[in-house]
Amino acid sequence: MLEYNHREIEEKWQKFWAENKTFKCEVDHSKPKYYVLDMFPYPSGAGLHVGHPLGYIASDIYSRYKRLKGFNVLHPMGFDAHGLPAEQHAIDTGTHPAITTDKNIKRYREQLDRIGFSYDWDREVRTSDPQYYKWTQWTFIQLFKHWYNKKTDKAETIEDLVKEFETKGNAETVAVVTPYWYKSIDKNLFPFEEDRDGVFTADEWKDMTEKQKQEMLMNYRLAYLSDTMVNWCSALGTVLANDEVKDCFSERGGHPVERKLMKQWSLRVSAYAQRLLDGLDKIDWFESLKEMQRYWIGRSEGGSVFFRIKGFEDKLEVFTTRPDTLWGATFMVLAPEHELVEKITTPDRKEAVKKYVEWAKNRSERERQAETKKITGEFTGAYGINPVNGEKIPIWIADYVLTGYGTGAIMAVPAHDSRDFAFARNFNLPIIQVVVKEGEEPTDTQTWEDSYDAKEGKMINSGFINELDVKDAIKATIKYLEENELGYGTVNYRLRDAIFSRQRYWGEPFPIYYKDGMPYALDESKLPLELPEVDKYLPTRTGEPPLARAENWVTEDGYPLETNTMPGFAGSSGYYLRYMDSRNDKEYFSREANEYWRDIDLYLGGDEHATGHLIYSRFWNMFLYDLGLVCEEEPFKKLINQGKIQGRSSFVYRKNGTNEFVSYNLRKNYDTTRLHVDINLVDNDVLDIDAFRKWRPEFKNAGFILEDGKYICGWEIEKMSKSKHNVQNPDDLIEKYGADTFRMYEMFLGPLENHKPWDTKGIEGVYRFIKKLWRLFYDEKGKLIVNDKQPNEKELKVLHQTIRKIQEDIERFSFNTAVSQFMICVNELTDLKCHKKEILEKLVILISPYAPHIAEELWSVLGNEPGISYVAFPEFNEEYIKENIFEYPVSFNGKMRFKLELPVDMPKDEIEKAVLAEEKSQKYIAGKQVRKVIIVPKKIINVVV
RNA sequence: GCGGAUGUGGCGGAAUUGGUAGACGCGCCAGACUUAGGAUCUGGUGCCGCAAGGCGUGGGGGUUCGAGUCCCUUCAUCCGCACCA
Repeated sequence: MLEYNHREIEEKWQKFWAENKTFKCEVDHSKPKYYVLDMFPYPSGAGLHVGHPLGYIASDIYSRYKRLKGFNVLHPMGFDAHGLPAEQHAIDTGTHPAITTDKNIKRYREQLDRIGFSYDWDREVRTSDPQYYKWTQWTFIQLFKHWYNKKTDKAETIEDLVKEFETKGNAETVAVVTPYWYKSIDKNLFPFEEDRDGVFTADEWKDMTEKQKQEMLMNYRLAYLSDTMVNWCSALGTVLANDEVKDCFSERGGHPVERKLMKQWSLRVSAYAQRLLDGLDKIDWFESLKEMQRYWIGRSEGGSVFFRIKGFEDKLEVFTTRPDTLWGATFMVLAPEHELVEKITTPDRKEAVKKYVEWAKNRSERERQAETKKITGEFTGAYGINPVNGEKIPIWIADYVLTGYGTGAIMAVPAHDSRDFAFARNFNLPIIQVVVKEGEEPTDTQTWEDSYDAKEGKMINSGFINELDVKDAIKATIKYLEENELGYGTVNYRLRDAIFSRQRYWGEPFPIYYKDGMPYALDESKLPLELPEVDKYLPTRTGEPPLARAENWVTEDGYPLETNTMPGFAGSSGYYLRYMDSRNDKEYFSREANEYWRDIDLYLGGDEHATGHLIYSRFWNMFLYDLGLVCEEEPFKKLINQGKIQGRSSFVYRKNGTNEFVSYNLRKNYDTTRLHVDINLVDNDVLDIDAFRKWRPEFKNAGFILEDGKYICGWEIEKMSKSKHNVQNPDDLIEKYGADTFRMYEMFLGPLENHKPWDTKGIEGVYRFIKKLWRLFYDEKGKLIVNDKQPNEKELKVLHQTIRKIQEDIERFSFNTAVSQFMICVNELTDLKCHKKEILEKLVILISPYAPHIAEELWSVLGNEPGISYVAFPEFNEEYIKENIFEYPVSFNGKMRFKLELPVDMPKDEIEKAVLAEEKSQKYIAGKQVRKVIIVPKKIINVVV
């Protein structure tokens, strides 16, 4: 071959890999397994830009490296194919989302194939494929048929629960249930007395009708149907998850979102809160990501306290992290939405309270966020009784108390909580100090400017816990509350159950039908329940989801099927398990496959999934673990978040009111407007004026004010987006430079996890490097110049330095520094005029994970059988990099002054003599006394004078 | 406000355990080849200074023979959360 021709080489080897199924992998007990996974993409219509493949390249390099190291590597890819854009497109154009999705996947696949990834495509999954979502539906049925037993701390079958009810009722059952489910229960259906708190006997259970039993079990199921306050987006006709809503508008589309009560399927993720929290300590993720999850789970320890309400039978349950401050509780606050507000409000306060509740309800989240400092509230006229001292304290309502957290009611301790303090000051409520800092005296709270948020100190004004310090006081108070049945110690979590219903078409149908108004799971043999055809992808006129449009959307027996579909995270929660055995049509995956592949050794993806996918998948996996289906409780052993690649936008400056453009450094002399210009028209910040004039009709006759005969553009780092005209797509770059250059350059940009700007110019440096590598094999005339001569010391040294560095760098995911080392190695071999097969062969293996196409080509050029993917990674040999002499940097008082070559085995005292004897040293000693000479062998020499 | 991360040349970044700061690449400068260069090759390139030398890892302070690296303090930027009881 005359010259390096990436097009020819890359096409040739991509074909070779595909035809030979080089990367097909199977369970193989003779080799250790390694599972490398990329977060699978949603195939959008725009195709890939240079930011998308960053993580895929890194994981591909790692996979190829692990193969060379003798591992059996599972490295699959697939598509998260359900989603809003395809559905939106269907609504707009009538094209079935499946068609759009297939088209987009095809395009993604072409783009991915051109980059030379070593995926086992035989294992591809698509979440929208019935053969895949069969198992999503299957898992949902299992969730529906299980409950969470707190005694055994795992999921157990509803069947067993029913047996327990039949023999003992539910008095002894300790389950994770919907809080206060018995309060919202249909009183006509269950004539329980108020203080029964939902407890029933075995006889009562047996006397229940089928419908009553089903209603009751719903409070226990891990997938359950309940009235839920949801984020309703009427423009989309659907409910959105909290993380799909930004500032009261839908993240996709930007439509307004309101709070609304609806019957929704939910997953009882909260049952797993503690295990999800504990699991974080066992996995190797970035600390920042773990912190985000910890915060999301939001564990807080404290106590629940019951307050009687004067004149009522009802009690208010309140959660507090500081039961010790109970004596300082001078009022209570309920959320405006609290169920008891209406009941307890006194007639004289009715109007004011009603007005406030109305106002708070109609306030958007955005308003509430913007006005966090504004203090509002209203007195209900009712009083609670402080259980520890019998004090009568007023009950207020205020929107700083949230319905969704704790019980929607708090005891306010103004002296030691800043919000309570502000509230008390605003409404002139008493403030009692109950904690005093060690060694200080209590002061008059009237003089305070802020609360004392005391995490430590001694208790005062607090009855029997006086003099105790905070920690002991908390324990003592809880003990007292429990003994007197006034409360109990407890743990509260912020994590909420996941709403699992969407009023959408393009998602998994629920395997659920309704009989007598109650939901039942389809028989597993009926799966997959395929998505039906509809005439339109919109809600019905009565507001029902699109599936309600389907004809005959009923079971064989004529029972109506559920019309909601599952949300986006349904299909992605267990996809990594399906890859293990993705063509299995009998089960989700075989036991054998799961016991071999176990878990993901390396998971790569963006940090935008920190609290969505990465929590739901862990939950999904833990549930399957409880069922004994998977053998690892945590699915993602190590996880790396790759950074985003930002765009580098270019700008031109138009003189206002004209069609004349001013070069960057002259723009300040004029009134100008900055406009984004397509980065393809700019090279090295110089605008191609002719191309610019052709770019858009309105610039056809544009005039220019130049500097040095050139038009210089301004630039800025921004998000890569079409509207900013700064999108780089991989296809163009691969066409011009080849996939190998593209892969290496993406890695060379900087550390994987950093966000970094895309610099189009820099890729040429890597391209030069690849061509330089080629020239170690071929001269300018295209003649092969590789020889069989024995390598010399210098050549072996640089090779083995490279072997060591590449290995170390890949192991610590430092791909950018590895690329540098390849450059150093090739530069040195070029300088040494080394064309020796023995050296080059090893180098080609080293580089094959990074630049697999050229590596395969050169490997076969050297006379090897094609197929570099499964050869052995070169062994590092220390002998070759050993040095006899070391060039010591010699410092005086810590400043490096000159270098001195000395034998590595020279004893310290001789080194000292040699240094002091050195002529150059005299200058820096300059008659002063040498106080100390520090010698670190093979590192430095420091002379202290 | 809380939590996390990051600050090193003109730019991306390197320095893995406290031991030669700026590897490697871009850009820039000079030169060679060339009809030409936005091709290729060679050399130079942290800053100030003619030089000797001095100054340099956001700022200030400390520990140490020696600090980009450790400690204290402060500033800036980015990300996440945001009345969480």
